[in-house]
Amino acid sequence: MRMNQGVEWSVHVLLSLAWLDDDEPVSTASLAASYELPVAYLNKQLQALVRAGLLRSLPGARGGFVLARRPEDITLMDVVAAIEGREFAFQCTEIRQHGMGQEAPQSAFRRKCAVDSAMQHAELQWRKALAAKTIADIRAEADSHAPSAARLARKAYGRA
Amino acid sequence: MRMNQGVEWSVHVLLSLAWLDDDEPVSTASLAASYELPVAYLNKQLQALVRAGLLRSLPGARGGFVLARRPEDITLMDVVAAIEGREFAFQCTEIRQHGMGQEAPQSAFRRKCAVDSAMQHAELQWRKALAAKTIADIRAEADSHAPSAARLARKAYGRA
DNA sequence: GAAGAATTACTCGGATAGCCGGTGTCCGAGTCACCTGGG
DNA sequence: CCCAGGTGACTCGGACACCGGCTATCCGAGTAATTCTTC
Repeated sequence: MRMNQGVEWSVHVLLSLAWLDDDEPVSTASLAASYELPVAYLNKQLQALVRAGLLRSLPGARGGFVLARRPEDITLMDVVAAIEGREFAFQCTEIRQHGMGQEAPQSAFRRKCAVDSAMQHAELQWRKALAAKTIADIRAEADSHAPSAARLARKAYGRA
Repeated sequence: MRMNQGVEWSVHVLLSLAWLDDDEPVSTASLAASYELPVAYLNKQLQALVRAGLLRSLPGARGGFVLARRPEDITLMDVVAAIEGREFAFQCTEIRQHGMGQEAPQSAFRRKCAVDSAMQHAELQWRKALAAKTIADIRAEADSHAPSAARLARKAYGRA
């Protein structure tokens, strides 16, 4: 159960765009170069972020991607949902109703499967923590430990 | 990022074995039949549970699997770790150090990557919830809502 | 010199292969239970 | 009737194919900037 590589890339890209305080777009090529990532595949991930409403894409020459919301309004949960989807990792297939379960009265299945409930509860704790962390939070943490990051980002994307 | 099907199967199997209060082994064929699962593949998952120390296998005729610990001492975290492994879903590849990161001073990377920290914190919340739930807990919940489950399990595995 | 249209170059976007891990299956080694024969 | 040996059948365990999704790539549609021509 490994998470998609695209999640890590996406968070770092959003972080980079947050460091630029302007609204000028940044091309996929620039973003890929700044992290040494495959250009075309990164583009695919960015498209997912656009579909999820986290980024806005500007076509044409001098086009690229811009943040669609403020960094304070983008949570890690949003990013994970954009790349991995909104479905739960644990998918209950109701095997309790198969085999010997067929002999049980239907009333036994009125309540949700206890296994599914426990798994879902745990996963909700995970999502809760993800939803509590925003891109702005991470930017603040990184700034306090490595103040040069913002300057490097602006330089890498051709900002004066 | 979908969790292995084997996790659901394993929890239900452990639950079934918990309902039998004796130490007589149950064969893979019986377990598979009671949930309508593919025999050979279920056996593969059970082997993982044996390696993780959750089950004990008894070879030979009239052999099978028995719980290696009390249901109170088997957590959902143990089951997930046995099937999925103990590695974190989010794997930081330190892309912050690639590309433009190479121009940053080494001191900027003394602290752990803020993205990784946030992801790991969230995942720990998830694991914490999994570790807090035992097979005995789930059995108790199921018993309170569907008292016939234990009887059905004993019947399916040839108990008087 | 200014305006407008055609051209150009650059961008995103979706459609197209490759590869790894989960899914599913099979057969062999090993062990216990049972049966048989003898004492 | 009791016991020992051999046989048999059943079990787990690991080795072998199959498939879906993530990974990676390419090329085309579309747009903005640029350039050239004309007034």
